[in-house]
Amino acid sequence: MRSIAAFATRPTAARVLPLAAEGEMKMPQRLAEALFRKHEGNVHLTDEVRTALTALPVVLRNLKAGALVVREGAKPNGAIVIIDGCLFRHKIVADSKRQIFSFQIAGDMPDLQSLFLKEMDHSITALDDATIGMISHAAVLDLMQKNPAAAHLLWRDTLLDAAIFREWIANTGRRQGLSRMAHLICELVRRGETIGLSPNKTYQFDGTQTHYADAVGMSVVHVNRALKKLRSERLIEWDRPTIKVLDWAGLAEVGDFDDAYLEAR
Amino acid sequence: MRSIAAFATRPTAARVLPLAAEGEMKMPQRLAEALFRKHEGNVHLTDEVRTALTALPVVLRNLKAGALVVREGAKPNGAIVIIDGCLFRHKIVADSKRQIFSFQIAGDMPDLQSLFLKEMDHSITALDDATIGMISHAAVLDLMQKNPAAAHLLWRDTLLDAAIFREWIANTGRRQGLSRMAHLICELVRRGETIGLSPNKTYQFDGTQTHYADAVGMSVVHVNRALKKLRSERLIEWDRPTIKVLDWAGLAEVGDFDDAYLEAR
DNA sequence: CGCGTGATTGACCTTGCTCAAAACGAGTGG
DNA sequence: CCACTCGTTTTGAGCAAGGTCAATCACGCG
Repeated sequence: MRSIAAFATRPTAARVLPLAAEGEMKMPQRLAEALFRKHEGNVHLTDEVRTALTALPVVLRNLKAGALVVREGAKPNGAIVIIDGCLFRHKIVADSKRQIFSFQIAGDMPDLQSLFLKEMDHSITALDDATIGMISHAAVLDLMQKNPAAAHLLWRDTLLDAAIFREWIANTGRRQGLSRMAHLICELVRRGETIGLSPNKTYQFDGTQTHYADAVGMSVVHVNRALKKLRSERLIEWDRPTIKVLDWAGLAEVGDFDDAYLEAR
Repeated sequence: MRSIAAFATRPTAARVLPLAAEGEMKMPQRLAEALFRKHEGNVHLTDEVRTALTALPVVLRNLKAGALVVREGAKPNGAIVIIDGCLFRHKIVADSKRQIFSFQIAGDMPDLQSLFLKEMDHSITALDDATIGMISHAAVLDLMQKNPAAAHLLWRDTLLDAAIFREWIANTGRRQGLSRMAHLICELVRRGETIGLSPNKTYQFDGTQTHYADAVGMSVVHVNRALKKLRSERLIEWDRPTIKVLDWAGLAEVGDFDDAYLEAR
């Protein structure tokens, strides 16, 4: 499905896992780790819960950058778990403009809401070459029935998503361009750190400036100038696909960033 | 707690329920109805689920307009159910600007996320004189354990919230001022209709233009001009606290409104 | 070397913000 | 009934953030 050529095109974000064979298997240990890390600072995760989640049957699928995974209006009968790489949720608004709602990384389940909402209100696309696991709704429902604590963890995951959505409303609604960009970068770094990526306030983001623009509700041109400013003030370094935060406190200040909403310990 | 004077101040939105005595009781039938209506088009609600939810013990509380109900940073040990009136979620961003994240009406549970997220990332305030029920987390957890279908309904409720948050991101991120206002009005009408309020595309909204402004991320002045335009084009009529949509199709067109995300039937 | 994607810049223009002043009820004290 | 206050809506004028358009640059590839 994915050719070697796809890798050669441009240096892409470093993969955490080696490219796995597609097909059915149990939840990869490493993936479950990402999900656990996101929550374990706040929820006590028993071995039983960990085991139950890790035992979920998933069908692996490798995605090429730009692949549309779920389309707005679709009625999925399963949910996605991201194993490696980055996907984003988005939809076309008004005058054919695109709005991105979130960037999702390893351990995230970007369409878990499809478990109870029949129709997708947005699409999901791979930002870079990625690997996902597909879990049938039936398997999730079965797990939830047998293990309420696991259900609570999944529910909590969707609640964290919602908290992030709220923060994004505030970001686009009440912050200036420079601030919006700084805030977004802080969030991506912080979320990466939580699951064990983003060492040294550095993260790999394979999107273009257009992706940033559609996420913060600005034009590409303005994003470009904002990034230029953040670089010139020595707050970040940008060498696609690597973004390194040079001055965390300074960037958080500019971005009005307080990570409380992420409940990351 | 609430004086007659509070009512005399200004014509407030018509109350659905007579002012109830404060104190402990079961979930009022009428309230549960609002919650059920929001979901019954999409979920099969058995009598058992209805009964279980209706049996939840709530402590009634009457609120005066402007009352702060839950503060950002708080760690609630119970959840709110709105019985009558309107509350809104908000927080202060950046340069002391306020962002409103949602308006919540009868049947909504605006801080249900506190069940699994320890700390509130935003505050909740009463928009008008309102009545709420407080349900302890313990009671909710107990219900969920005994009745998984009821748990799913509550989960679904938080997922609908998230869908609305996403739409608001798109609204502030990618729509122009006039369009944002139109979209917000459409949403409020549509949600009101779903639970049996908003007859004839008319709804009671007791907020000021500043509330609208903080919801759509614009200045009050600009909101004022946008409303003026919507009125002059005969799309709406505005006579606080009543808003009447004169031309639904036209308003939806201007607001780029598609109610799919509300899953309202 | 020509091509294609994405980053960068300059010039100009629009939307929407800020500041400030009126205009409007509705309630209050006289 | 009248003057006065308070909160809110409405308007005008000037300004700034950010959008649009159009080149140009950079770089990796065939």
